[in-house]
Amino acid sequence: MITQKMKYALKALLVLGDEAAKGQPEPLTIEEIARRSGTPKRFLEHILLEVRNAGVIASIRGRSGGYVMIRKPSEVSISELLRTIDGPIAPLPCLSRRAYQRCEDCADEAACRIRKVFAELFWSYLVMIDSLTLEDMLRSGVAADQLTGSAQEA
Amino acid sequence: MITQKMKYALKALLVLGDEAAKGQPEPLTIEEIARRSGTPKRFLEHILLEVRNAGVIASIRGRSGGYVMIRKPSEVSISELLRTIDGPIAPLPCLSRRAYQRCEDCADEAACRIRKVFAELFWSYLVMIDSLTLEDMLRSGVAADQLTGSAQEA
DNA sequence: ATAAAGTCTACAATCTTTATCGTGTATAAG
DNA sequence: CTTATACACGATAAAGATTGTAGACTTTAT
Repeated sequence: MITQKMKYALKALLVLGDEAAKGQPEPLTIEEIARRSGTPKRFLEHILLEVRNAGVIASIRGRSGGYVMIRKPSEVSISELLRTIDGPIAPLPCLSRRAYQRCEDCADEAACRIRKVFAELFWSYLVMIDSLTLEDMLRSGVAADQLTGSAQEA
Repeated sequence: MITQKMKYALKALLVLGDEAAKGQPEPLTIEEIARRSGTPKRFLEHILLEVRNAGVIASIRGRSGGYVMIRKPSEVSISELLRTIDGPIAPLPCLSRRAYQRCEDCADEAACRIRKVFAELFWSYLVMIDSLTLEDMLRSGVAADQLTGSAQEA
């Protein structure tokens, strides 16, 4: 299960992505993003910070500030975002490459049968999720108009 | 990430599976399983109960009691075990078929772009993990002798 | 009987998740 | 140069999940 936080991050990026698609470089305030995406404003603050630190969006401070996309949606990796927001994707700490950790109770990693089986599964999974981008998400919109499914948009 | 509990469940099943492979129907006590798999005995109690309720192993009470496999390893699904021990596998509650739950903040499920993208990913993932069985794990053992990688076996 | 083994219910420490609040800092407008 | 507006950052906290432990009870072979 992805966390609520990750869902909020995705909804926020959908809002910013849709906005960018209109061709207007106007930054959106946290308030506005919260309203459009239906996420708690004060919580969203922290989330947007993390997304910004990941280099996906930029923040503009001061009076007419806000947030804007600074990467093409096709170059925003969903798996990268997942790692940023929810942490490692790997089913076992010893299978994560960016957040590798030895299992404390494991004497011989190479011989671990649990690791071996999950490794195969994980590599295949990685291939799939690594190819997923924000653009895929933006484009999966329904004909009528772009929805996230969030109640606030109704 | 799978939980520690799931790791313990798998280690216990590897122990019971290896034992069954020897052709001896002798039940193993919790104590013995805990020793061989390197899991906390009192915690393992609860785990084995759940695995038993899932119909994978049987318990024998009384003096020379213990636990034995009652299913062929090739018929013990890893994904089923994951659901039993760790709960739903789906990335979103609205994508789980056995534990379906509407996202409270979602007005139109069919239009949700997050759901749509994760659904595709999830179906592909399901195909892979649903085909995984305990037998795959038992057979991925190293030549020398069957190891789980747990320190206690060294 | 009694010892050995599983069963069941409660409890609790620790960590993670999901926020909220207060205060500080930057900046555009007037 | 003051002020309103908006992001930045750290602290705190409630609720739930995870990872166990403890004690009392039941079953059964000897």
